[in-house]
Order: sequence, then C-alpha cells, then structure tokens
Amino acid sequence: MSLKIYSTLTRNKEEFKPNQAGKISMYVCGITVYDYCHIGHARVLVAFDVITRFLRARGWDVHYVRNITDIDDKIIKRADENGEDYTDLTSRFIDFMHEDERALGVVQPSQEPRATAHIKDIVQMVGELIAKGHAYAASNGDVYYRVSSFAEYGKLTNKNPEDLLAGARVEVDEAKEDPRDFALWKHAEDREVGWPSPWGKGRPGWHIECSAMSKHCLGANFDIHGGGPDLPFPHHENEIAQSEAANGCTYANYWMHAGAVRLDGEKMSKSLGNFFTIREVLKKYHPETVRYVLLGSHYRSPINYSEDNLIEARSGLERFYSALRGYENVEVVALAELSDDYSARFIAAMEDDFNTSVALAAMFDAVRALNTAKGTAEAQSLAVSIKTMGQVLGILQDVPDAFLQADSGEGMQARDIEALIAERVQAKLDKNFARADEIRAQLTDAGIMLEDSAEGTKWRRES
RNA sequence: GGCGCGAUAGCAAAGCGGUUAUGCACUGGAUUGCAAAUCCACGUAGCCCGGUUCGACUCCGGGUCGCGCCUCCA
Repeated sequence: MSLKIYSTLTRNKEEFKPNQAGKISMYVCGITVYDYCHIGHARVLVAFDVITRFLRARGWDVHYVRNITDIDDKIIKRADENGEDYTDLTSRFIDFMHEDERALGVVQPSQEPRATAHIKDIVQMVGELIAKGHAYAASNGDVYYRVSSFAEYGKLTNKNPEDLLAGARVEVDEAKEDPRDFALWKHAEDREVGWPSPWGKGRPGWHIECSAMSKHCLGANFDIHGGGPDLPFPHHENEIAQSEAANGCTYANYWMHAGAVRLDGEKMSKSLGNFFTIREVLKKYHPETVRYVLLGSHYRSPINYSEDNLIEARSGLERFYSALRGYENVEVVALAELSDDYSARFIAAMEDDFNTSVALAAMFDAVRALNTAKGTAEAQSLAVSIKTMGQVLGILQDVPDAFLQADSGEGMQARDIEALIAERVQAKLDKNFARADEIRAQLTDAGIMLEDSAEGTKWRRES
C-alpha cells in the first residue's frame, strides 16, 4: 500500500516519495490575523489537521509548519482604523485563532513562525535575490522581484508569462520594470511600521515571508506545501519564483490545495464579506459537527456552507454516537493495531489522497456491524476500531451522551428532563401508560427523544 | 480573453469500463405497552449530442450550464 497525493503542480495524483525515509516536512500557509477566522479557514485548518493526524498514525514523522502573517497592508489599515498599535491587533486575533483551533480540536503545528519574527531571514533572502539579478531596488524605495528573470514563472498555475503581461488586471506601477513584477520589500515612511534594511526602512511583501520562513524551518527543499484554494496564484507561484531563484533547487515537491467553502454558490471570503466565523457557528453546533461537514466531502472539492449541511452532519454523527453508547470506556488504540476489514478500507481510502468520504463510508459499515453484534466481544472490538478511526479524523472523541444531549441553547435542563423520566419510569411500573405517554409527548415537544432499553431510559436532544 | 475545476438518485457525496458506495430523508417489515434506537427490505442515479467498446455514469470529441484563479483573500 502506498500513499498517493494529488499535486497541483502536476494536476495528478502521484505516489508520494519523501525526501527522507519516514519523514515528511510540510509547510502550510496560515492566516493573516486581522479578523476572526471563518469557515473557509476552518476547512484548511481541518484538512491539514486530518492529513497530519493520519500520516502520523501511519508512522510518518511529520514536521508540520504553519505560519502566521502578522504584518501586512490590511493589518496596518485595520489597526489604524481602530486607533491601536498593530501588534495589539495581531496578538488579539492570534489568540482568537488559537481558541478557534482548540475548539475545533485542531492539533497544533510543530512550528508556527510569525513574519515579524523573521525579518532578518526575509532581508537576507531579498539581498540574495538582488545579488543574483532576480530582484531590484526601485526608485520609490520598494524592492521588486524581476519576473522575467525566472524562466519557469507560471509553472504551478499553468500561466503563460506573455498572457500575464497582457492581462489588464496587473497593476501598472511607474517604479516597476515590468508590470508583472511584485514587491519583496515595501518602503515605509519614518512614522510608519517598518524595519531597517539595506534599502531603507520598510516591511516585507507577502510572498517573501513564506519563502523565508519555510526555508528557516524546513530548508530550501521540502516535501509538501499546502494552502487554501485562492493561493496558487499569485502567492504560491511567487514563492516558487523567489525560493527556486534564491536557492537554486526545487522548492516544494508536492503542492496541496484545499477546496473552497461557498455560501450560496459564491466563495466565502473576507474580501466579499460573505462569511460565517468559526466561533459564530460553534455557538450553535458541536465542533465535531463542523468537522464532519468538512470531512463529508473530499478536501479538494468545493463545498457549500449551509445550515442544512450542519443539521445533516449532526444526524450522521448521531448514528455513530448512538452505536457507541454503552462503549464509553473503550480505549482508542494505535491505528496499526486494528486488523478488521473496516479499518483496512479506512486506511486504503486515506492513503488514496486522503479520501475522507470513503473512509467515513467504511466507518458506517463498521457501525452497522457493531449494532448487529451489540453486546458481544466482536462489538467491543468494533467500537475500539470506530473510535480509533474517529480519532484520526478528529471526531467521535466525546462521550456519547455528552454529544447526544448537548444543549445548543435554551433547551430544557438535563435535571428537569431526568426528573420527568423518573416519573415516567414509575408510571410505567404502575402500568399507567397514559401518564407515561403524556410525559413522552411533553418531552418530544421540548425536542427530547426518549429511548427505552434494557438498561433503562436514555434520552437525547433532537437535531 | 487566459488557465483550471465540476455537473451522480429527494438532498449530501465517493469509487469504478460489466458485480450494493455511504450518510440524511422517505416507504414497508421485524422489534417495542406505545415510541425511539436498531436490524431487514425498498431507489433501475449519472446535464445534452456523438464516438470507442461485446458492454460506459466511468474513456474520447463537441455542446450546455455552474464555479474558481488571473487584484488582497484559506
């Protein structure tokens, strides 16, 4: 069995070959911190979280780096609007981002470099690019990358440099030699935020940050570079141009991009303003429900965000958690210890470019088998298997009752529910079925579903 | 205009040249005091038009529609 990964560079699913046996170095473009993270960010966070969890579960030594862009035009603009120092703004939103990640159960990256902590690396790389003729200091104090000096420019996104030149949307700037050139270093006035450099006070351009930080953390050439759907051009294309020109070697071996999250058919984005923030959605839905929505489709497919999807996702998770009731004490084991057919299918699906949809299908089949075998040793071992696979996807780690009874808002209190259930149990013992049904009806109206079983009456909230 | 992606049953969503995806919803049955959960049964899905093939949802060509990137954006 071998790991296959779709690379944007070749537009093909490829067999993964690491630079170093057993090790994977991965860099993912993180977030520009001037606002709350939205569901589009959650998709990238969760996608690479699941990828990392799975690879580690398969024994790979994964070094996962995800940067934070903490200096940029929008950050400065927003801080100015708020009348605060930009570092106050960024540190606040970095905290919020970490809160959101924790809430979603996203495993922390191995390293989380921030642009402002790597100005030295950036300045050095800009210097190297100038020295090699790939960049130039312009009359306005900016330093630009000379796109014409990099013959392979456009190879990631299949752009023809000539078309770019003719493109109407490329900003024409007097100081540039060529409209395609992009800023590596942006001039700053004395009163503005900036750092000293051989070209005067300034701040880094967006693209050079990632080239410099990835090199610092992972070296000039590493295995996987990932990011969101809007990053291949120009960001990743520019990273390749910078890094390969400066380092003289291939930059990343595999390029992975998550699919977009849409809202009413349009891409969710900060610039369009059509986004739902992670914390907003988590007020109403369990974090695993959000993850499940994201996992239900392949990580590269576009998905539509809607309340209906969330509700359906919760229903799907209810099936898992209903099956897991009674197996609360089951301990998750190492993925490699599982030997059933379902986990074999799960692993095969995940090895095939992280096909979470097929992986979930295998888990659902395991649920059916568990329900059929309930109470037996086989069921016990299936529960272990399901929870273990769930852990790789970052779901099914809650206590079943906690998930099924989670109160999303102003629902009836658990204490009141249990009091009514106790009364109903007595009514049933007294064969007073009229009263028992009355209580059930009352609870049903309140969105509480009862389930009588040999072990007593269980309840859950309706989704 | 350039580059790229997609179109699957009521909804969501995968794989696959011929054999059940899966989940949600629906219907019937079993079970239940009644329910719920669960199990069993049930869907002749694959945008349109051609072609290749013994056989295509799956490959090829054309078309239609939708979407993304080409400007900051995950």
